[in-house]
Amino acid sequence: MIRSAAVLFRERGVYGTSLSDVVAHSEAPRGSIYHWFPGGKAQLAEEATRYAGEFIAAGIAAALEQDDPVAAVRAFAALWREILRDSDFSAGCPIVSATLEGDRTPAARDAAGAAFARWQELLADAFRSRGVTPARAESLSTLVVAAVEGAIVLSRAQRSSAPLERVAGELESIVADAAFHAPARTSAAESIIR
Amino acid sequence: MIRSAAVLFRERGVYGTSLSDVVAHSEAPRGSIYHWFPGGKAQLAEEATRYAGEFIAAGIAAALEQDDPVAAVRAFAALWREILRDSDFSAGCPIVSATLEGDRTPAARDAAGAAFARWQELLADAFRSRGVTPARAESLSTLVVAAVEGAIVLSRAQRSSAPLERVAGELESIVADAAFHAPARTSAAESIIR
DNA sequence: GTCTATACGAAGATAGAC
DNA sequence: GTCTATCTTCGTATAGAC
Repeated sequence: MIRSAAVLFRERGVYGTSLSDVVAHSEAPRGSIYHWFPGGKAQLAEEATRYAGEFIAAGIAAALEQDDPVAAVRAFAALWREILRDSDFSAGCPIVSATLEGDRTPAARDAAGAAFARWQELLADAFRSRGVTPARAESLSTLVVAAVEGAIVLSRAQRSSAPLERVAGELESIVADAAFHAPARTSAAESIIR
Repeated sequence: MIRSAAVLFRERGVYGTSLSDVVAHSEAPRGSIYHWFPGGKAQLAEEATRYAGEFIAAGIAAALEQDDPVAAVRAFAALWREILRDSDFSAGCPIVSATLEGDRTPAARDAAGAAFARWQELLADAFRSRGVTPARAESLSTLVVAAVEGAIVLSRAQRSSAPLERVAGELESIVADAAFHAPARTSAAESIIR
């Protein structure tokens, strides 16, 4: 049910998703919403946001296990590219939805803030362990998260994965430079520079 | 009325804003909504999105007149920093709202896509005229737009302008490097590198 | 052009039976 | 725990008077 909510929030946002939608999508018993979520929709939104945030954080952590920050950035972008393609550019990031509609559900917005912070810290850790200074690791990891999230929005608006591809290419080369690491350079931005 | 809609969309999104809200905020005659907007809310959303997109594009164009891309990026970020601060982090970018809720209002989503494309092209033009190759100007300008928009979301979620500040600093130094231009370097990222 | 009144539907939440 | 039925509120949109 929480998973269904997260999936639906990706496409339609929090307001755009009714509790009936969630019940229908999850095939859960209709009468049990308020049994499991006494706080109603606000509680469901908060838990779905937290769930989605942790899910993606786990993906980032897994991608970082190869100890290659550039590959992790590439994997992060690739994850979203797939989601965009599979949904015909109608699905985005549920955490962004929770943020934008967060004035009415502060708990969900706070969960969104925590999720972004977690992703960014995971990346910052990886950068630091590659010799990047702490302050720079902080700003660079924030750039990566912000740019990818923004690129998803641009791609949805233009119904094209081109913005995400371009941003991913730029990020890969920026991270490669910062982390004093030169992996196989296949990104568009890199080939242009040469 | 269009202006009011854009202002409200920034804070509450398209779904979160009712036509009554728009009437109340704009102090326009209640009975005339469907006279001026026969297409109803969808039409209002589309025109508000277009209006906001052009408004911001004009700001970018003005900032670019000094022929200093770095300063333009700084001005772009500063614009949003003010909006965030003045609204206590409850206002964001109306174009993003139109994008996320665009499945129900395709016209507004298309206007959002056009707005992003316009901003990006303005920046790309400036980069090209500073000697950046066309392809790289394209990806770099996309990065700037995406990163700033994403940073606005992060700042709203965390109710802090720190993410926007960090991203702006990174972008300024990236753009400075790419445009073969070394203005007074005051950004955090640059001072860390030294 | 602008008004009031209202139709119509949707959504969140609750009540009480089983 | 889960069901059905219902209450209430709210939002879009329309109708028809002025």
